[in-house]
Amino acid sequence: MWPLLNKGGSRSKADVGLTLEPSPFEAGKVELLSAMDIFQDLAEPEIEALMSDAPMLTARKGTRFYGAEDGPEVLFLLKSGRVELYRESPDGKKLTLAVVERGTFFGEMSLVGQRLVGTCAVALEDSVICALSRHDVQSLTLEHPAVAFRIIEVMGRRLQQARDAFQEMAFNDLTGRVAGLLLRLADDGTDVVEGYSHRDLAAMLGCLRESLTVALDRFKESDALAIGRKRIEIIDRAQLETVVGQRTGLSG
Amino acid sequence: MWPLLNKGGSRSKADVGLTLEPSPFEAGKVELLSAMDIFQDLAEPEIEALMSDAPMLTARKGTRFYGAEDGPEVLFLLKSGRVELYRESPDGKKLTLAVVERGTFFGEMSLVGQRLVGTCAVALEDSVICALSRHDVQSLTLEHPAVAFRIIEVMGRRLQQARDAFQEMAFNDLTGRVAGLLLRLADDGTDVVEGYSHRDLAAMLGCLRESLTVALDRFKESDALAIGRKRIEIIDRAQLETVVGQRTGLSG
DNA sequence: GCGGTTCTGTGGTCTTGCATACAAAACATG
DNA sequence: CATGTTTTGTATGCAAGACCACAGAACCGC
Repeated sequence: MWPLLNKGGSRSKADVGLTLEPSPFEAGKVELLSAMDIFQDLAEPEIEALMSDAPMLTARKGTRFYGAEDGPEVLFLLKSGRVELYRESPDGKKLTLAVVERGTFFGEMSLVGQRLVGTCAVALEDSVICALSRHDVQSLTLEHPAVAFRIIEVMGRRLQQARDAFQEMAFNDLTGRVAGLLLRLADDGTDVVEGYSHRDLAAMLGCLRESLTVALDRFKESDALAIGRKRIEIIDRAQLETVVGQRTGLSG
Repeated sequence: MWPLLNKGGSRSKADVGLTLEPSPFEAGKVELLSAMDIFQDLAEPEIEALMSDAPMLTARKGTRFYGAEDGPEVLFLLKSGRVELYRESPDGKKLTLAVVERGTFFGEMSLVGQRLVGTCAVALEDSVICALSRHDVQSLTLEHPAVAFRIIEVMGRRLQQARDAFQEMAFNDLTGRVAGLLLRLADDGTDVVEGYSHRDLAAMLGCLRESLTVALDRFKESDALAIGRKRIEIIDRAQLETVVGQRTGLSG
């Protein structure tokens, strides 16, 4: 019932598919699963029954476990760790689509029969992942509509975000987009954005790393930001908000 | 059971909400509904029972029936007509997010509890629309998981598209984006893109109308396009494809 | 036919950010 | 500590496209 992709598969290229190893963490399985956003309406025993034979896989930090050449149609459940979704242009530029945190799913685009236009997934930290085939998802949602509704909710939010990104790109200059990004990355209370290099941030904005650096510098000059290595502190939040709101029309 | 929004509602601003009139077309209701993508697994009688008291509304061509200031949380079913979803920047620039055709739904973002960041909807043609509250959608999906799964599929496709747009914006210059847009608009066999003014196309790409005009002219010079009033004919498809593929990495 | 409006074409200036080329820090690792 | 790698800072030329200002053309309604 779980025709999964942990073993070779039938594709010609060997590296297509997932670079994942069976997880050594079979132990805490149910606990991890019940922390998932889409399962919040289900009781633990239900989840257990459902996913009993769904294999758990791990992706080591830094490994790209889903590649551009069209891979299998799967929905990933990220149980622990952090994963980055990105695309790459032929000339090597990278664009980060999203960073997904533990407790949710990703790869929803592979569920539609469509070609999946080269999205890659890389583990930013050691991650424990479960992969469901399109068929698995179908039966899961048909048997548990509550789960389906949660998926719809989450996807609505993601669609929203994707369109926000598009809008920001269209309406704002780099300065505004930098401000917007920093506010988004720091919307969880803290005023510190840590762990991202300028290169990382540039990949999220779709600009050159150098351009980002100067944009940050301008904010530093005007005392809106304090800048350290892989560390940006927001000093004058209001200033950033002004710059974004100017043209974007996006509230947060 | 269908606490809808056809009558005033309780909001302060009078114009918030829908500028819709009751439809004179109650007649063909079920036929229209059974042509919807998300209902394709349901039999007509089922649909009838389900939606019996869901009101049908019409939006006249050109009316903006959903505004930027946060409106009600609703999912719209577009039964006939055509609707454009767009956003507006404070300084009046317009960005088209999507043009939705009859037989599908839109407004999915309003279903997540989130603020809905100023997306507007305008009828491009006289349209017949049905609006479901968040609660309606919830019961609909819970009772009919097949519908839920269809919704998930469609949203997956849309998310894909939204990210494609973002990627194109990031990787491509205007020339490439124009080529991409035209190919997308003409992917249904025909080689003619009709009914869009330069202004319309520019709004989809997030660029100035003038810039679009010159981009089109360049293609005309190289005999890739023939240009008429609100009419663009694709002469040399291959040339457009080359230009897109160059940097984007998007197949179609 | 006649104003009014929308659509398209063009020219010029100016800013932004890309492309490219380095170089100094900070860090990692043997 | 010595060496290699990653991160960050800077500088310069250059092209794309925004922004502004018109003008002719096609269409719309009366």
